[in-house]
Amino acid sequence: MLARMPTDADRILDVVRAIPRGEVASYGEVARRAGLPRRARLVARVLSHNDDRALPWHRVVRSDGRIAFDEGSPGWLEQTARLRAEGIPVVRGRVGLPRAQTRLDEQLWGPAR
DNA sequence: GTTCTGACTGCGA
DNA sequence: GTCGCAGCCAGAA
Repeated sequence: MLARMPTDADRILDVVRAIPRGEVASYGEVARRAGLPRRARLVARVLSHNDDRALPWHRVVRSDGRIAFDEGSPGWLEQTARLRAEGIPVVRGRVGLPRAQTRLDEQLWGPAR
């Protein structure tokens, strides 16, 4: 059968699913890993349209470690709740893992990549 | 085909 | 640490 080429969205979703529990990644990081540098906004769009409850979209935050939603918004509340449920502290709208993104690179895809 | 919009990013102040 | 701004790019209207 046809091994159809994965769409950009497919690759983005794959990368998001690959984020280990208890870790987070930035939109830009996800985009780069999906082979789409400078496409962070596309990642955001894909996530906003995604309807897969199993997708760990809450592990995707902005480059500064903040949650992309406005503080107190429904999405913000859900994301913080999900993160805390995984043991990721959220303080004042920021994930409590200052070095998560750096370590993520090694843990997720290996030091040689 | 053109314009608008956006769950972003990096940089300087 | 926070704020404003310009850049970037694809999808939707």
